Amino acid sequence: MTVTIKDVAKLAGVSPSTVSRVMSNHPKISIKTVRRVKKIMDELGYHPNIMAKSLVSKTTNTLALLLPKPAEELLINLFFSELIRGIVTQSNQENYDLLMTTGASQDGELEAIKRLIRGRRVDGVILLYSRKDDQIIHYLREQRFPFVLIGRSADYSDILSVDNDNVQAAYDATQHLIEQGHEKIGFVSGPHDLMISQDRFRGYQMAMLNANLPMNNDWLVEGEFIQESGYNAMSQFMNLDDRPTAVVVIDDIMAFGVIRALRELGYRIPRDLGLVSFNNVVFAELSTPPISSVDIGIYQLGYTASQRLIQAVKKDEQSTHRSIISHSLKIRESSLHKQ
Amino acid sequence: MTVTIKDVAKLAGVSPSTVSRVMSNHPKISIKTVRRVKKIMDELGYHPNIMAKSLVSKTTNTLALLLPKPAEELLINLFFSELIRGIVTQSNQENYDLLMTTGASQDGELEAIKRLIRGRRVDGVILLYSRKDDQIIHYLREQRFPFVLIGRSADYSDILSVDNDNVQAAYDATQHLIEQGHEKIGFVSGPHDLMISQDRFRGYQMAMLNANLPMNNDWLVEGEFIQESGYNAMSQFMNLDDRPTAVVVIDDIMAFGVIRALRELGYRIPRDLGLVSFNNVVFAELSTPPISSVDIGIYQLGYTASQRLIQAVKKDEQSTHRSIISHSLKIRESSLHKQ
DNA sequence: CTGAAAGCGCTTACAG
DNA sequence: CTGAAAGCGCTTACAG
Repeated sequence: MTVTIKDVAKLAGVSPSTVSRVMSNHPKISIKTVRRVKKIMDELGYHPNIMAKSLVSKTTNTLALLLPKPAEELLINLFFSELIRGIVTQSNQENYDLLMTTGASQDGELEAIKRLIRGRRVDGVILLYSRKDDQIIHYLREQRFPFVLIGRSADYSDILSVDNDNVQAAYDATQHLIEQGHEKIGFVSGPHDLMISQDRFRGYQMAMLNANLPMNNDWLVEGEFIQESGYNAMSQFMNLDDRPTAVVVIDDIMAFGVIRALRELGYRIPRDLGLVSFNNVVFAELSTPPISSVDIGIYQLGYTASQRLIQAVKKDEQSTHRSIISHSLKIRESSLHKQ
Repeated sequence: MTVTIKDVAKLAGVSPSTVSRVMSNHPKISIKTVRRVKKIMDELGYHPNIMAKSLVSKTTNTLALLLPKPAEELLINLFFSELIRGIVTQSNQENYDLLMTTGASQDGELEAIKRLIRGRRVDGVILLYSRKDDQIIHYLREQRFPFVLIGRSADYSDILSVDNDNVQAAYDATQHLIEQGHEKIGFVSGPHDLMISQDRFRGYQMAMLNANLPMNNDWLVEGEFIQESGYNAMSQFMNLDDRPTAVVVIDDIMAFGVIRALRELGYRIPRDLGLVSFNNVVFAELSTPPISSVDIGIYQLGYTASQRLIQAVKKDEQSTHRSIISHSLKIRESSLHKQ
């Protein structure tokens, strides 16, 4: 039923080899046969079997996007939508498809990746972020398999990656609150083993130290990148005797939780608590009050990651290039001086 | 370098056929050889080459998700994030991977699908919505290739699909505004050739007719599912001499645009304009004012679509089942009586 | 400029 | 319960 290379060859009166060469634009095929073969291919509606082609060429024109375990939660976060948007756009431009997988569990992720790689199902892997002592990265390096990390690895500095300067970004955000006259500033963090949490915390620390401001363990909460975590952080903060007057929140979606909690508790932003967060997701601007947020160029992160990875795949090398996407603090009402 | 079925066979002292049978849990292989072979597979870290397997089995364990042309814009909309979330979750549970593609242009979409299908790259296709006279659907039906439509087809009623009762949903939304005392109600629609636009418009119409309320062409705007469209719709509405006192907006993200425009023009919701929209995306509740929105069970739509499609793929049949996911209007401040 | 042959890594009747 | 053989649909040296 399906039309194969043989059918085309037969009708065109050439060998399958020739048809194959026509497809790959082999230079020394006479223009006449090229035309004849192409015509037949059109007439028959021929499309090469991608699996067969992959089997012999050992190339798939497919990139894997690993959605870390809680893919469920993950995709609630607009951050990932925008990231994926950048990735899909660029990879499709280059005629690469994007395969999304998750692992059921933590080591399920590694299993999933192994299956794809050893099964020769994809040419490269995109990692959305890294933990310390990340098994996936260990494996990928060991296999010398092309991959790109969006973020920073704790263990290796010589891997292909696209990241922001998160330390500086957090420094800027904190500094801004300090300039608004705040002295007691809290920090709502993400999962502690993620590099992004650590980097942003470090930036916060540096700004505080630099300004000789006290830090207090009570002003520090750690959560997941979901609204609830921001919400919960506030019940902790606002019950303190000595509570912060402003807070740096590591992710917009958590900031939304913070705002919701505060509203329910009867506090107002920025009057009772100044707020600045990260990612500058579309809704940051639409929120009431509008949220000050560090724009980290999410789309650009995804776009660049895909681009670099495809370059590496094509050259069949493990690049070690590290791209930094610039950030900029968008100042809005949530962080403006309480007056 | 890569370990193949032959390597395993050799070390285990059996034939490749036997190894293959072990993998597929063939019933009549002695438990002893099963154990021996599995042990060797572990030791060697053997993973079957998925391409080779696909080539002979003509099955890929992969589903294609077609992102319609403006994939760029699409993924800004939380609707799609949640949909994809449902799809990824369910398909991964069933050990299916998800392949995302876009077409560069309109017929680029069809080309992309043809390439995947004739290239035998995927087992089934998920369509995110349909236009009238949809080329992709025509093609898929003609090829008798398994696919599921999230939405409704104008041309065929006998295709596997998962949808809401959008007519009823829009009826409910409009009726709610009527009960709040509104008589002049506008409608902000999506692209006219999408079934979802037509269905929701029809529900709106029915409710208006039913209540003997006048409809006015000026109260009708059509846009894309992006914020700007909602924004622009308002410059049109609010400049009318005879303008609506309430509006049904077809998509939350457009509703955010409406709100932003109104705020800039100095109007207040719901005092100056009552508002109800659709999808009940997380931010609808967080908006100021909170938006009344019809919850259409987005996650469930995606989850069910994937489930039905995989069932159809496994039975190798083109199912004609049509699932309806129920909706419910979440009433919030944006639509409450102006008093 | 083109063809015949071997091979990519699997699976599956067929035979025993 | 297991093996030998043919084949899935391509590509690519090798030869001419």
